[in-house]
Amino acid sequence: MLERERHSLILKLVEERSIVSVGDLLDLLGASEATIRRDINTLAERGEVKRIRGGAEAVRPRHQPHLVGMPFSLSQDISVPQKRAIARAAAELITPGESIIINGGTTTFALVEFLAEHDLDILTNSFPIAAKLLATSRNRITLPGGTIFREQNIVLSPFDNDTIENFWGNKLFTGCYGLNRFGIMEADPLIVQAQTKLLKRTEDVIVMADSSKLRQKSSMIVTGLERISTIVTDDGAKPEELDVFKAAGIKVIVATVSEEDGLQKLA
Amino acid sequence: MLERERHSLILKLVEERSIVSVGDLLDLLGASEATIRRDINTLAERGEVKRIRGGAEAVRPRHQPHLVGMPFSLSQDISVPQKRAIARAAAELITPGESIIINGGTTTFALVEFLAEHDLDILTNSFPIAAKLLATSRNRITLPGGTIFREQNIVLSPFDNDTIENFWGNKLFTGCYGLNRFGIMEADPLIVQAQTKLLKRTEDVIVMADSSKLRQKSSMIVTGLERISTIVTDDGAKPEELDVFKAAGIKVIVATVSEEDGLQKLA
DNA sequence: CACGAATCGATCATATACAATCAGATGCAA
DNA sequence: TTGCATCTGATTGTATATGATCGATTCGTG
Repeated sequence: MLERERHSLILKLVEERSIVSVGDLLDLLGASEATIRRDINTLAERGEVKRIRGGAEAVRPRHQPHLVGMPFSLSQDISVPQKRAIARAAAELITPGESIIINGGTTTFALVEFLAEHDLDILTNSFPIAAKLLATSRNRITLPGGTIFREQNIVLSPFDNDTIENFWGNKLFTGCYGLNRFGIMEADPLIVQAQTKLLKRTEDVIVMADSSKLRQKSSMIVTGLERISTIVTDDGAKPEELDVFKAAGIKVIVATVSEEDGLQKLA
Repeated sequence: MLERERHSLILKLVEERSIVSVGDLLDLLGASEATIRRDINTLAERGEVKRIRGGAEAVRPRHQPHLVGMPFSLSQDISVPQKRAIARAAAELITPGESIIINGGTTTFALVEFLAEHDLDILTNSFPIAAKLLATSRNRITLPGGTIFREQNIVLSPFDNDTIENFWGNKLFTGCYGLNRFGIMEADPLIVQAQTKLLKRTEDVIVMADSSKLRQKSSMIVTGLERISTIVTDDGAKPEELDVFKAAGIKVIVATVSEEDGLQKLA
């Protein structure tokens, strides 16, 4: 691997995770410790990363405008391994050539990584998901029309006259704020509105919810359990927590979080 | 294998992978190391690739860290100073709080830079323009629904039922393939279609066309001169070339290309 | 404060990439 | 064909990058 490649990969990782350890890079780059240190130091001299003991850190100030493409600045970093495991399992539900809908959110964002090789028709209301799909895959991407809401990073039309009405997806992949016996719960009315629109445009609803979501309650019910066909969660879920869903006839998939999920995938 | 073949193959590979090592090329070209180095150096002298230790790299920055999908791969780099000067002048036509439409294209993309401080309602069919606006400004951004066409980087709905119908812009900013006494000309049917839709949603049409466009002809007329209210071009345009537009009652603005326009703006 | 563990920078031998050079191969024109 | 120009591949010496080692420093913990 060329020096330049290592440098860009390090920058990419630092950008995604805002911090990387020398140890992580050791595995990911396949270079020696000395070389990695040298790389980090070089990048630090150039001001592209900040050198910290044991690794490198993003240099970007906290208040930088929202990053397009990877912009869930806050929640992006929580439960990453769980989310990746769930995303991997969820991606296996997809059959080639199919038409799917992806609702915006950090969990569904993780799905994109596993869609690189697919040949799908994808509708998503998430700007970052569309951006990443555009950059990393050859899938056909459709956006509903509307205003981009910055906080949620979704495109939502205030009008009835919505392109979304012309789309039909075999499956809808969605995250949630909370998931329990009442169904899918959300905390933001805008997200409820967006999700409700998507629910009308598909048959199978696949909810991607890491185990923490099963203990999370909120004030708004998007839809009841009867509308859900599959739930993908991680092995942090207690079996008894899942019974209520199984009893409702929902297929429950428990993804095993592997070592590797903690590390970002290489180019 | 001929020198020319090697060169184009190298360029293709660099384009695809954004970086190639001499070793890779060794296998792929079946030429000797010395020849490959010479090839790379030749291409580097011509500015078509960047020479790096161990291989070659794409001239265009390897990955725009925050902006996904900004890939006007070819035309992005031509007439940059002219485009910036035009964009600066065009931005001055905008009044605060206004509602505008920006058609996709490299010239209009340059406009975004000058919109950072504005507070506008912006509709654009260009994914990269939306992405950059999202990242660098606080304007309200609306997208028409539809499929993202990768080559043109625009969102276009194949349906009548289009969110775009709910938008009205005071001004439409558009580039063009060619501009002459027949009006706005384009070379790509998809772009004609997109542009036609936008033309219906505004009153003032502002065409941003660097002077080379005034000598460019093509096969498809998007609209005649009567629909154009303002043309912004650069000082490379000959005065007599502009007479036909002035005679049609169009306001013609000639932007002066300054030193500074040649330099990319720093982050 | 003291201890071990992790991380660091420096050093050095090795590996790799480089430009320069030259001889042979190839293409083209007379 | 000969002669000329150009391209190509091998070789060489040099510059640079890499990885292993080692002592010094820092960190976390008791």
